[in-house]
Amino acid sequence: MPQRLNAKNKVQTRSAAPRIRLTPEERVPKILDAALKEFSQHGFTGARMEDIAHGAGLSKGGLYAHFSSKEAIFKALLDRTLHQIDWQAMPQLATGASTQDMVEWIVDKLHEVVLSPPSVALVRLLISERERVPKRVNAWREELLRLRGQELIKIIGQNLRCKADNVLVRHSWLLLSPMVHALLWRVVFDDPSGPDPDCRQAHVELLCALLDARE
Amino acid sequence: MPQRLNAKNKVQTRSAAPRIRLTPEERVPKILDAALKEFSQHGFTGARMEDIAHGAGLSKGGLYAHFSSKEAIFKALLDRTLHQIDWQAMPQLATGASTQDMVEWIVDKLHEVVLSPPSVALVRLLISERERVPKRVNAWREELLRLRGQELIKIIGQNLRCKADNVLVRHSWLLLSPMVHALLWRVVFDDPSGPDPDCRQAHVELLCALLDARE
Amino acid sequence: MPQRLNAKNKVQTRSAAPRIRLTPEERVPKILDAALKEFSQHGFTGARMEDIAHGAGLSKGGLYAHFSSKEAIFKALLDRTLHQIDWQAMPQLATGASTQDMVEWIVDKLHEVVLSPPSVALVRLLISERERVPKRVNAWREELLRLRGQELIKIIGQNLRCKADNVLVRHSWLLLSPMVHALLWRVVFDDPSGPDPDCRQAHVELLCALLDARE
Amino acid sequence: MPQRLNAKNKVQTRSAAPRIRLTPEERVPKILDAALKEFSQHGFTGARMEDIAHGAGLSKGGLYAHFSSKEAIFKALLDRTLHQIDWQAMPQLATGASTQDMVEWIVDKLHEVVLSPPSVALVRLLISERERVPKRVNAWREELLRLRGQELIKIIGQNLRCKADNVLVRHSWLLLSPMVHALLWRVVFDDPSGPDPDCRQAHVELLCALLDARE
DNA sequence: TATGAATGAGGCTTCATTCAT
DNA sequence: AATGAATGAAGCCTCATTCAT
Repeated sequence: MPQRLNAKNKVQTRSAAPRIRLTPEERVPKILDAALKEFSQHGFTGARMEDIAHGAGLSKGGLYAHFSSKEAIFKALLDRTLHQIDWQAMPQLATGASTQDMVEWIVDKLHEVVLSPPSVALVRLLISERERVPKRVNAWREELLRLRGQELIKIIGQNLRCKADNVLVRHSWLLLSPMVHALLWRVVFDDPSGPDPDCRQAHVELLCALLDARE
Repeated sequence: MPQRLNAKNKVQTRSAAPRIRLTPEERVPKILDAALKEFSQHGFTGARMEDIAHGAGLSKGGLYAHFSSKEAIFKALLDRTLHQIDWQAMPQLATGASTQDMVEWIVDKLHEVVLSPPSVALVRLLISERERVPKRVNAWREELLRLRGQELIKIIGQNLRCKADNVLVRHSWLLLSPMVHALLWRVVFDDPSGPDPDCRQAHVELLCALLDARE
Repeated sequence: MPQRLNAKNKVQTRSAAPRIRLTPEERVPKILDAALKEFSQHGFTGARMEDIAHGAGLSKGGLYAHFSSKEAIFKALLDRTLHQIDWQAMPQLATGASTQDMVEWIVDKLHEVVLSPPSVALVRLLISERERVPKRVNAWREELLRLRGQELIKIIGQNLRCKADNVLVRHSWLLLSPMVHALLWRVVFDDPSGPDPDCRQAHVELLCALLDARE
Repeated sequence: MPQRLNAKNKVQTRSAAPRIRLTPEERVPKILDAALKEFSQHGFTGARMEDIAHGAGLSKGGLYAHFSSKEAIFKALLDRTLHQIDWQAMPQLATGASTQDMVEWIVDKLHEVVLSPPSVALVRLLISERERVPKRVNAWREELLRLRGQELIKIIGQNLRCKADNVLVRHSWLLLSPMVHALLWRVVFDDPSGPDPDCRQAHVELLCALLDARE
């Protein structure tokens, strides 16, 4: 009569080679790395816990010792990747830096951070899962808004002699457009060269042309 | 944390009268419309045939009278949406159109097509499913490449008096950057106003500034 | 590169003999019957959807066309089984029914309903899952309270000549005790004979002894 | 609908200092206490080793230093709890104890043991897991049978002047019915007051009424 | 004796697809 | 052309158990 009483309490047959045991501090970054790869490639729904686990060097169930759900991994991943540019290292602008020098410094900084592979992967996630994580999407929007106006234009406007009615002042977001263009290119085409082998240089030239222009 | 965003955790009770019977010519567009909405919102894997069907006014099984699979709907959708800009209507450029006029005409055309809601939805799909449909992704890349240089720069270069070493000539992709910027903004933030309430105007101003600039 | 794109959209290999197709009106009772068997035998957690499905003649997934979850089946089951005794058919009490006759009628009614196999199964469920379905537990408590006092004692008190200070009047729940005793016996021991091959008779005798007693 | 009632959907962060180290003699009772609580609340399958461990003040793995499996804990628990009433302390029956006094002594003893919280918890277990531990169920049945006839009726029949055809003699199990009624009440409703704030008193009155009754 | 990361089987649920009606 | 019950393959997650520390 008592059928299947031990159905779910069966004795396990130890088989596979036991994997290495790590502390959470060591394992969590591995998990997030693997998660970035899978989520970025397949999106949230398409990524499989099994693959993330395998990529992180443990078993499916093992993930749950560190994260309570797929969603939790996803959010932790976004939180880890969503960063801000640190403008603190702004160089000696007061001294007679040329327009060219300053623009180069700024563009380098932007490209370095925003066009990095993790950033590109992040943007893919924000796009394909924007309804799942509206808060992070908003955080990124704030980041972009902040990038455009706060630092850059202030610096440019205060330190250079460009006219107040410069198109970059009226529409500060244009400052970022070449970088955003390159970003989308990488996001879609997975092509590290971007729309131009040297987009950084093009970006610099564009800004210089606009800033030097006597309108 | 919802397993699915708009979870429909119900079992529908015997309800509606059989839905209207349409010819394929009438039904297919409805299906593709619904599919665009669902795929764009949830990605390929995340979209559900049930939802597409419901959006198209029929039942799950009914879809299969028109398409053999989810994949088939997806491909048909991309085929329908992936279009090219028709430059044929290029106005009287030979006559003495001003830089301003010509740039406005070009920018209008670009924004109208590339920033239209279906185009934005399409880009989302290309991003989240770029590995599933590499051919379509490449087709879109070609489109972008074609947009940037072919027509526009030729026109500009040949018809206007801007110098050959203009930054726009050296890096023709910059022509499109403000539009691409606006595109990404809409793709991510679903925000029709874009990074600027009047990005079209900013784009025009940027191009004029560059074309008029005496370097 | 695109590994496993169709992982979850694989083409099915039709194999097993297709099962019969029924309307919900036909299938739902089968499901609840199977569910009663499984839940009663294994409890909520221990019962398996697979077994319920098999018992109802369809596949695991097929259940979800009729119920949204295991929980939903469980609740529907309780709702179907949680009944009340219909006292409407109360016989001719006004006429000179003997104590014996009336008590027999009442005890028959109680035993018939409360000691029926489905009722026994229900009580098992209420016990093992009382924290999962507190509302149904309360509903059953109300039922028991109603049984004890409302009808029975009123009838007895008004129609018979027993003294007002009879122990059954002071503690009306004792009326039900032999039946409850038999119920627990069946619930625990699955023994249809109960604590006594003829518990009904014993119950009748007890009540008669108490009602006829001249204290 | 919670998948589990008291879901603990968290991943505990590196926290507490290692717990206290106890000898088995100290730890085992704690484990069984915790196990009683969990098993009684969730049934065998539903109870979690993690919760038992936590309730006993150690970690999941620690349990296995004391018990080889969940099943072993369950069995040990039943063995500890399944007890018998000790009638040895039967008072001076030879002397002229009144019916009332004797019945009160007996009912007290019954209620004290059978309606104690651990006993109630045990009965829950026997009900929800009766197929898992048929031997213990039988042991309890024997206990109930023994309770009903052996001691009590013998005492009553031999020491009191009640007629041989008393309903309690013919159906000795009725002796226990009010107590069983109260037991089921507590088992199902977790309500320490039982079907009556003073079921003990009602039980006494019932027995007295029956024993004193001149039929 | 105790910890907690890790395993792996198994259960619930989802959903693309089929097919009798 | 359309319905919706049914299938069956996966995927997420749980949890008894193990074991290095």
